[in-house]
Amino acid sequence: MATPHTSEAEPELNDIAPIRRVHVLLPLPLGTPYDYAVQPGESIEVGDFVTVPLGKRAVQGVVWGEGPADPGKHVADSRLRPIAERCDAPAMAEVTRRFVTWLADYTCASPGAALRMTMAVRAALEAPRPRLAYALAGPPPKRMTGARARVLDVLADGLSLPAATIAELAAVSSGVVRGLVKGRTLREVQLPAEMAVPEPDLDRPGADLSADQKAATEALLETLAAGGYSATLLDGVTGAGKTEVYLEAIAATLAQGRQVLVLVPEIGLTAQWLERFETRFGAAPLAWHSDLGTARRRLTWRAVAQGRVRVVVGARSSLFLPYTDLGLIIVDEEHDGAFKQEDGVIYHARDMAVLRASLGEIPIVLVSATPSLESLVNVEVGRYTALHLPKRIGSAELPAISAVDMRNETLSETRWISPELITAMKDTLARGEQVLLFLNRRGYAPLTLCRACGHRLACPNCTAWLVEHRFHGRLQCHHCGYNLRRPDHCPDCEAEDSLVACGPGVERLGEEVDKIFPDVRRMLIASDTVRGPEAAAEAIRMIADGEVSLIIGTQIIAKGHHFPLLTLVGVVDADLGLQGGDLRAAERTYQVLHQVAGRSGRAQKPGQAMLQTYMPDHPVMAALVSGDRDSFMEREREARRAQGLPPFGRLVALVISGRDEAQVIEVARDLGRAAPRERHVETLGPAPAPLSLLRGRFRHRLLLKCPRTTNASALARAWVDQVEVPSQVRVAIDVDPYSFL
DNA sequence: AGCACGCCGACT
DNA sequence: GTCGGCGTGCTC
Repeated sequence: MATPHTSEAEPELNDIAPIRRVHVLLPLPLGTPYDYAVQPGESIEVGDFVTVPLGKRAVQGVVWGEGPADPGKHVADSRLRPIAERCDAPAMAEVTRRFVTWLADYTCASPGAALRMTMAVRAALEAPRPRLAYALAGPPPKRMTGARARVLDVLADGLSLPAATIAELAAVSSGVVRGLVKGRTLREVQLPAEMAVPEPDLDRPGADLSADQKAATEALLETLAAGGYSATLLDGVTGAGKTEVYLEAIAATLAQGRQVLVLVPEIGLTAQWLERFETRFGAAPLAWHSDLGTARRRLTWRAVAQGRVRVVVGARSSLFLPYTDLGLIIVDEEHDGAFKQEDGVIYHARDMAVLRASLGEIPIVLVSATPSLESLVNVEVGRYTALHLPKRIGSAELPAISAVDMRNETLSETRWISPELITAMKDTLARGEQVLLFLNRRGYAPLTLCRACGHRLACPNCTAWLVEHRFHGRLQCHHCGYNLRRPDHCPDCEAEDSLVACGPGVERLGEEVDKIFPDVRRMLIASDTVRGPEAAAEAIRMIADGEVSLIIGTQIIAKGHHFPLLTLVGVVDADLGLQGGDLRAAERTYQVLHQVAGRSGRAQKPGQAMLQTYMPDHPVMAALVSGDRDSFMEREREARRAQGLPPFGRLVALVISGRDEAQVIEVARDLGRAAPRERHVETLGPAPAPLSLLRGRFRHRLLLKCPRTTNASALARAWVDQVEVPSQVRVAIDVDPYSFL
């Protein structure tokens, strides 16, 4: 009975009655659940969150099943330790548990790593402490002072506030508050410990819908009414009012009393979306993303687990919240690459959302103006149903897109805006309308080199150049965060003042714009110039209200905003995304450029977009100019089909990384030799990854290509399991790789 | 993931 | 002679 870990605090197990054994999945990369004993009389059910002893510590996990986890490797009763306690949280729903298992299996992650994503906050499993507040109660104090009067004033409208807040608002010390409590002027009030969640008002009328919107809404509601799993692609041009259509689907689901999840690629710039939602339902949905504070995170998680939250809008991690009764998933901008999680458990949130919907037997709606090839093919083969919104609402027209052939331009070395675009900008500004210059490159210049010796300033930890951020006076690596003060002499040849900035970033474009349009109010928007959701919301508001005339921005400005005054979008380097031989380079470039062009002319005024390109004949540019998306995607589809690439075949990437390159290469070679030799299965590599050094780790890659019907995850797992991998080397399995870095 | 054990360099 | 670096291994 006495195991080395059994402390005296742990009650003795009953030796006479048979021990009830359950297995508990812990949020650790353990591979299998661990067995624990249930103390007699304790009520523990499968799905319960529990605290269990593990080594010297207490860990929270989920009861995963009755009996031993692995009958093959039976852990003796004498080694079992008892479950310490059941946590104060509702049990994890059966569908969520199946989802975790499935996710781990699909992504080749350990079940514990998958579980960890559903338990984002440790403190969430503890009952929240009741918070104390004070409200005005009885008689005024016997002796009135200025400080006391200010306190009474703060609480005059009957509010209950925490003591610290009262003291702050009344500008008094906490002693004054305490004195008033003692004198019975203030009374103690228990504030609810759990978060108050605003209830959506279902009686509000929906928006007035266009005929197209009505037709799409009716079709969608019919699908929802049929019940069960369904996948719908809501495919409509920017400005066609896709949101209003799916808001009605949300209303219908809420009317059934079920929860709704709206997945968005990035939460930072959803301010306008939240407003629309609030207008429709009179209450904001709950937002979930990685930079919520711990307290809010904890309360939100609990409110979802308790079933009190009706609608969550969130980034990819919101897929793993402990919903009690999820009834609908919306994936907005479903084509967006930001849905792919690239580290830890590697998954694509859109694909996992489809899986979650099918496990839960609920509908999912994928929404985009430029659907991914995967989704289009899924429509074609009948796995998804498509709903189309081909026209913009009201009088708004799609912007006229034209290409500016940069091969004919002779711009000086520090100029990137063509005369043609400048003329269009002048005309637009003269009409009192707004211009957006799009360049998907942060900072001042992507490369700094020495005029004297040709040395290029590179990151010591990554295969990447250092990007100059002139505003901060620093050179920065965008991969690992390494940065240094901009040196005044070449670090290689010591030459003074020889460093030159090469190429443009948004900062440098700002400089150029200031020379051409010195009197125009302009704004720079990049992920490093707007810090946090509030700043982003404020920037968006300033643009929407016309407080600036010219916006220079990276990708973050391209997404889902409505700027009524914006009528010209200039894409400074439309070719930027096409370099690098990525499988989806053309598709993604098309999507980004289409999306950014779509910011233009969304109100009454007609919009235009100009693409500066050295490849005006490239299929991407041709498709954008002609507006013929379908032929372009058709072409992409045929190319992928011919090569057996996704979505017609499947890929799994193995990324071998470590600090010792020789060791990495050896493991990569071993894996190459152990590659599966089945028919129809092809492996490529090993080869250095495109970013062959990242955060100080060398990276080599292997790629597995197999038919769509093959269980690629199982194949990859079996492959990696054959090879002995030293602990300093990591083999990451990326099922359905997205970017090829 | 933590936390301990274990084996080699700079300190009181 | 010890304190402490983080490499390796285990936790029901």
